[in-house]
Amino acid sequence: MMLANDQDEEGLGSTAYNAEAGRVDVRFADSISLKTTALVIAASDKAGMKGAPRDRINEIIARESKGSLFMQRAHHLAEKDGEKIQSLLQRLNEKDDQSDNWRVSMCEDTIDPQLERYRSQRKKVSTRVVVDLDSFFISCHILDNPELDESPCCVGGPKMISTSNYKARRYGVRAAMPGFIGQVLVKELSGGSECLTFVKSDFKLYHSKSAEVKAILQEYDKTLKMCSLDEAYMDIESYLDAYFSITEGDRDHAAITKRMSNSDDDRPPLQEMASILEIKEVTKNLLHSIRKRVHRETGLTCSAGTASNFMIAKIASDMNKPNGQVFVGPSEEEIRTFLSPLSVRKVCGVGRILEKFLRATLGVVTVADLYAKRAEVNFLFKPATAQFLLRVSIGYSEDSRRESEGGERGDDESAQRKGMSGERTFQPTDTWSDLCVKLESIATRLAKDIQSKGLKPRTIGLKVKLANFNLLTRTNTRQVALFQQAGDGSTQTLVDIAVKLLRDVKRAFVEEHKDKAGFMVRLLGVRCSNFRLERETQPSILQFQKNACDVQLDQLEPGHPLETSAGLSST
DNA sequence: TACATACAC
DNA sequence: CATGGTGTATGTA
Repeated sequence: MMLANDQDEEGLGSTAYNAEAGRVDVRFADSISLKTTALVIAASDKAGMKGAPRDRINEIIARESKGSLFMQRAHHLAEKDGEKIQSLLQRLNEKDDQSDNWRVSMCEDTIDPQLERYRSQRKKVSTRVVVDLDSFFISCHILDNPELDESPCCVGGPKMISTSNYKARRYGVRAAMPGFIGQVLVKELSGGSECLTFVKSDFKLYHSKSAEVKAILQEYDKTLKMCSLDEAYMDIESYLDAYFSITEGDRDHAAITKRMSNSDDDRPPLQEMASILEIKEVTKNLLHSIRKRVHRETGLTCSAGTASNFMIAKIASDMNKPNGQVFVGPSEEEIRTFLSPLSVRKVCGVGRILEKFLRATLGVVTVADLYAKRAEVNFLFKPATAQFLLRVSIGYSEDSRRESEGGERGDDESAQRKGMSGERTFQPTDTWSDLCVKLESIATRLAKDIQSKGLKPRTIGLKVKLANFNLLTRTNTRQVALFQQAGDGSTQTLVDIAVKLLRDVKRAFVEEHKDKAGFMVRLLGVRCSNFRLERETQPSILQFQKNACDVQLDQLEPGHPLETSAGLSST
């Protein structure tokens, strides 16, 4: 009840989160009919959809999606989920038959001690902040073109929407929705008086606006991490340290930042310099002024969440969106009060499927439910998932801080990347030569990126999406990495491997479907991964030549030239 | 290592 | 006209 929530004066604050009201986010929990096995539940939940006519929106979406290959596959997958759920339920029943007090002993013996350990490791102050720019992409365009915002608009096209403004959201138009459905929603729900405007995406623009915001936020935390173009994860502890170590009259931003950079000298911990209440008040005001500054200097509004860890801060940042902020105190009670009524879906990492499984097998909808069923959760789910869910149930995340182990020298911008890929969707085709041409273009473009980053991948992967949206992948890892030196023919090798993998996939497919289910492809992708580490020792010349030779004998059929056209003519 | 899934934005 | 692209993590074999 002491949550410090507020919304800026200029905020669009019609329905801010209200802790007192204990509003719960379980809206569509029961609204999903088993028939619709709704996958595309679009109308609900998300910020900006508050006053939306949910039923009509879902109706229109269902109607417009009906019978599409996409939805057919969605239904098929939903059936498989149903089977999985049945088998989980059965496992649970068997467990109950064997023993009737396993829950109690599991809680006492393993779960609760573990949770207690987590609780004892909690940070004692709320200094973790997630800042999230409001409808970032479309807002960037609106800056240059304010009249856009007078009617529903979005970034994207008839095939896919990536962000919409709040006028559009009121009609149920949201990210990841096909644009043509968005258009129908707007036209129908506005009685034909409005029309959805599509704006082409402009990533140069987004990158530059994102950098502006980052530069501002960095003044409050030099080590902040931009998790995406529109999301910053930061820790304002040092800033607050400096703030409280300065005598009251002299506290201004310049003095604080100077103080911050000057000294790592040991100050007493934050908790000893000020009371929890005082810290909360200062933090609230600080976030307020940071957001105001972002708005003044970039024209963009953002929302912020502050808590003792990022898991909670992230949820909080979404609570009063747009243009609002939420502070969650560090005490057990404040955390429990905040999280208990929330849908588990609010937690970053709990997606559509996990939510469905939790509800269908255990009746778990809220975080409080999750805690109540922690024994069942621990029994039913795989180790990593179970551990994760248990942590979620008490709102704990480690947030190790200092995870940017990148390079010991300088903040290497290329922090430990695991893979790099390129993919493209197109009009489905089964023409082999067309597929090869597309694949070559994807692979050569990827090769450029790989080279410019100086990466040396050992594993090459191919991704194929069929016309019915089924996904197939193939990988090939080799002894020696590609792109070890300029001009070593790696680009061509990459293309060759990709084509070979495609041939393999097609062969396997026609094998499996002896009937003539055409190999109709709607997307091709290439992925490079398993990068050779920078300091790894170089293989000897001898070994290199041996392996290089293997590559060619292995990958290419005899008599074919070392070119893509090798792939064009076969199969 | 190979492949399939889930998830975030 | 008809559902994206990039990257990470996990489980299973």
